[in-house]
Amino acid sequence: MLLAVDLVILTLRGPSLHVLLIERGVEPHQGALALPGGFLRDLDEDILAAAQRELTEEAGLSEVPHLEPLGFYGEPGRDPRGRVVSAAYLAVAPRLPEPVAGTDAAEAWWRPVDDVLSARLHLAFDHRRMVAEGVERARVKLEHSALATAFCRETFTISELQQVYEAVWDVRLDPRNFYRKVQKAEGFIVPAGPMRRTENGRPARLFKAGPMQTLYPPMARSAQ
Amino acid sequence: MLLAVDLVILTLRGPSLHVLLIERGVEPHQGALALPGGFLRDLDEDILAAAQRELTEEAGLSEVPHLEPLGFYGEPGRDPRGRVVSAAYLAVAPRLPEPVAGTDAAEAWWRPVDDVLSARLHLAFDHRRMVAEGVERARVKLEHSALATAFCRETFTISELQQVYEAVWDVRLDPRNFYRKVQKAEGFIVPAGPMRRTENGRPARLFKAGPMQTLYPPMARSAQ
DNA sequence: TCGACTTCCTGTCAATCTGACAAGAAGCTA
DNA sequence: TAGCTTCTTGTCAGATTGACAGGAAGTCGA
Repeated sequence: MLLAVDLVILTLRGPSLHVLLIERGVEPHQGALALPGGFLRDLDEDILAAAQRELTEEAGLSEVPHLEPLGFYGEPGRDPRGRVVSAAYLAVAPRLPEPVAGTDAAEAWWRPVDDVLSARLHLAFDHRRMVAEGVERARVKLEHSALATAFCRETFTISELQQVYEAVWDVRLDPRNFYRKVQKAEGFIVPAGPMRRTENGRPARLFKAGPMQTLYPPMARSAQ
Repeated sequence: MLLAVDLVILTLRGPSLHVLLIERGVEPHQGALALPGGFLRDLDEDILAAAQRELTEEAGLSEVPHLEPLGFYGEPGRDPRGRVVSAAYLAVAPRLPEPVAGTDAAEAWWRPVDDVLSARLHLAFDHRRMVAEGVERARVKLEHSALATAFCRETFTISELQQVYEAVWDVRLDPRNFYRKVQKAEGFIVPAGPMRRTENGRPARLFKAGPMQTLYPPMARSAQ
């Protein structure tokens, strides 16, 4: 039996959630879009280590602030070489200045998650299901964990953090109420120096991720 | 490479959370306590099907209301026969009238989760970590999903449902406030006929699981 | 220099929700 | 019938939420 590792790597580009896809260079499904991933290099390679290796080789990302197991997928009949089982990992990358390029087998692009979920983009294997479950995991974890900070760079403004929630949940939030909630959740974010960054309007204070991983009170996703 | 399936089966016994453990009949770790599980029967067996087979054969449970993938565990050097990867599943069983017995390789017992987590009971392989992650998953899902009903029989009283939350979260809740919250979460529970069951005090109304899988408003685990 | 515009942030207020508790309802047992 | 148990409906003050006003602090263009 063969064990593969596949990565659902989420990030923000502009106002919307994106996932990293590659064009497969080999059969099966050559030329189709797929998640970055591959077989374990050798029998003794650790699964988590393999995930990190794929992150570097195929996605060109050296270090992401969040990497967690997502599930496993049988994919019977995936490959003529035999039974293949995929271990899927969810990774969250901060906003990147440049599109990911110059990677392993083929090119890698950030693609809107909506295009994948609505089937406007067809993905190889059962990778669309992996994306769906990765996004759902992110949506749930945003409520009661500090996952949102993984989408941001080391320091960030509160409105940048708000964009994360708006993109992942696909809702519009009131900035003023968002301020209050985020600041009240103890240990979620802490001020990062008196510096400020400039953009267009009034400069904003900078924060960084706090020590607390579970949020209390949680960020409630309202009924709407 | 070999693929195994392991099951973290949780249930309520008395007032506390229990997990099903077996005594291993074969090496390695013969005689030690472990989670029920085993290797895939053949190369084409579906992973989920294997989990359900183990549920029947090793745990003597025909049907559980909840079964979901938990994670995968590399366990390098687990077995002399080669590299083994375990796919762990979380299962939730309703209260059972009798202790599980007469199962596969050896005997199966319900053991208090606390004894496992506090290391009073030693488990083979990295099964203690699987239990810990299964319990943590259950704790989180209780907040915003209808998982709690999976711990109950088909019909149940509100106070039985409360016992689930108290056991899994290890907190004490006010029954009157619990009534209010549970009834307000739309689609969580629905009345199951005008029947009542008798116990000790005033008879209670019976409910069954409602159609809604995600709770709004969620059952907030307070700070305490 | 002076608006006009942008975004950031503090504050207010009514509606709702929460936690703590009182008290009645409906069974059992003695 | 009294006393016990558990279930269920209410009440009430304090906390939280959602909607919104308005000032603060920058940039840009004339």
